[in-house]
Amino acid sequence: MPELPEVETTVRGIKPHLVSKVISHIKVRQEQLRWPIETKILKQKLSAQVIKAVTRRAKYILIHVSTGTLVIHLGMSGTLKIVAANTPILKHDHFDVVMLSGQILRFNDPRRFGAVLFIEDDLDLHPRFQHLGPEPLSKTFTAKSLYEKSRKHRLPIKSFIMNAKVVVGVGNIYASESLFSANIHPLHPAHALPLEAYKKLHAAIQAILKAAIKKGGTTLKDFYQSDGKPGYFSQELQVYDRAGMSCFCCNTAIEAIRIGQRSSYYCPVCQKL
DNA sequence: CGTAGCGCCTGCCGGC
DNA sequence: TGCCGGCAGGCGCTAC
Repeated sequence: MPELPEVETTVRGIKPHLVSKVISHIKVRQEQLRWPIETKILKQKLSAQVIKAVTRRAKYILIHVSTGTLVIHLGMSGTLKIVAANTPILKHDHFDVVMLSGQILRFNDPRRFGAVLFIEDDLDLHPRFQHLGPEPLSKTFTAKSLYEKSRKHRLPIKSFIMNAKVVVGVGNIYASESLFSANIHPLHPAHALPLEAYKKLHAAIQAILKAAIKKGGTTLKDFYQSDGKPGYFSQELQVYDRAGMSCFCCNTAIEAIRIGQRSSYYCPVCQKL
């Protein structure tokens, strides 16, 4: 379940194996992902290209070459791994970028919610990227801007911070965790929270994402192995998936509710804001 | 415009 | 034992 820390960990893991490498060819085994893979275009635009950089925007992994950008989204269940030539194909191995060296960047995604696309134009102008909000760990993401955006939104604060136009990279798990840390009830209407609450929330989002990325970083070596499980789940989640269990802070039973079709968890005593 | 709800897809788990 | 329903969830789409 890749959230932003797992995507960032993936980028850091694969980057050293890709930058400055020459692409030999690509291999597509399953075109039907979130959007159909345009195999012909990918083959044309990526063959013989040198990888210039590997970066991330929101939860999109960006592999830059001179003809454009290969964009990979892990969706719900996707993983990217660097594997050696001749590594056996596993179920759901949908897409390979094969390097001249023989090393392969391999995309596996059981649920096929992920995406692989090629964008030739400036990414910031592309419809998929132009409306994205600030990166949560950048200076453009501030408590004040978050507060100001919230004034015209009456929806629950949890749904508000999960909106990619507001801030990118806050998925279901970290939305619950951030709100717990900031002592904010997940159903509180966004526009009704004061600036002080947004200061706490902003700080919580940054601290929790940073901590999770730091944890993920400890398993970077796994990206060159067969089991590429990033370790961010080992981070101690305070409320997520802990319905009925004791709050680590006050011992009250954690409650589970549905907000916008998403499972949500909170402590009814600690989160009164 | 903001908001709510749906669907994509497979694997897993609990209940019968 | 095997089947089936429900859930997991990022994100774009549609409808109001």
